[in-house]
Amino acid sequence: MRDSDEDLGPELVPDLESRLHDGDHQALRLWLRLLACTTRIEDQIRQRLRNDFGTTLPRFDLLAQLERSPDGLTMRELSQRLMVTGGNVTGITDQLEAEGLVVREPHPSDRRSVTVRLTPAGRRQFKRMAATHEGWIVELLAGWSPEEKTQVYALLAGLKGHLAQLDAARR
Amino acid sequence: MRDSDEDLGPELVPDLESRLHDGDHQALRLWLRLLACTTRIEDQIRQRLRNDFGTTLPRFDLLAQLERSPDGLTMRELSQRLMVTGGNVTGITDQLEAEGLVVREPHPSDRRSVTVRLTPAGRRQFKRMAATHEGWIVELLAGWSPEEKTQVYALLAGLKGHLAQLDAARR
DNA sequence: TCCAGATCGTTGACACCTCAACTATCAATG
DNA sequence: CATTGATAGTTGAGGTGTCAACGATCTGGA
Repeated sequence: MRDSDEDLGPELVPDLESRLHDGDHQALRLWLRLLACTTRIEDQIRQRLRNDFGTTLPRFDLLAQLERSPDGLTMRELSQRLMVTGGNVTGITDQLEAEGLVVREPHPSDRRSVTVRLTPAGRRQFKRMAATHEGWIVELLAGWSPEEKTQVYALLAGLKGHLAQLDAARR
Repeated sequence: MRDSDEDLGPELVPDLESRLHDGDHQALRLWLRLLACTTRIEDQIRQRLRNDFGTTLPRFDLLAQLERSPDGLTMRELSQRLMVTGGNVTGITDQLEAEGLVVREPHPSDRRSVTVRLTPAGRRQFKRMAATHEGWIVELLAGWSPEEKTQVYALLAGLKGHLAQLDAARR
């Protein structure tokens, strides 16, 4: 094997991994490959959400979080769960509210806070997309057998724990 | 185990994975965990590039690609390698050129095309950052042993091949 | 030769995202 | 109570990203 890539099948175009020198180290190679895979999948999802439903990934994600929480979520909870800033959630919520898919309601006990809730139309719209969306994920991850999926899932648990520790230590 | 999460150590806040219902399927769970891990690492890199070097990830990535190619790259090659659109590369190149880190040169044989090349200052600047950057990656991926890294790297090769096939089939 | 179709890079409109600053409110302490 | 410090949400500026439209150029075939 003379190059930085083993056989990856029908690879057409040099992508992020082509950043690598021959002497680069394991962690960097792994990171770039991880990033390339994740980005490719995410781009596919974005494209299909746009083509099939005329919506975007952040909007879909926000609806998905609300669908999980029938009692609604505050802006703060949304920004934590979506792992984005509050300012960002404000903008996306504005749009979804304008489209009639969510509503802002005053928080019962804290006048600073707002509860965001799915409208019936929002719930309908989300349910319509969710099943299709899961089909896409299944298709895109079909490169792994169920056993491999289990394996990766477990390995990622280890990484996730490590990252949370780093995060916690940095305070 | 009564919930969708096994023990992940010091997890503080419900994140993307909290989108899940108990009945959701393997592929979706796996995807959300994969995305959460990648996003967390990427955010760390962005933050540190900003704090330590006053730059951004896309700028760093573009420099990295050029550093790999001493003869320069066309805008098209850059956009393929970075997996972003041409319009995006135009903007980032504009900035790096204004900062004196890259130059646009006329392409020798195709007057439509432009060759982008690292300036000496750009090369210096990149080298200064690259070593530190790799240290961050090593730190962030330290949740995996070398054997686990090898394992994940191989598993990702399978996924990447599958995605390339899907991509190729869709034409 | 010349022309039809492809390709290269740029532009403008718009969505997404972060950060920092700001207002309003809460909560704890004296 | 009154003050102080923290927290909830919004706003505005600026970088990042997409898409669609465009002008310039290349290319292959009538």
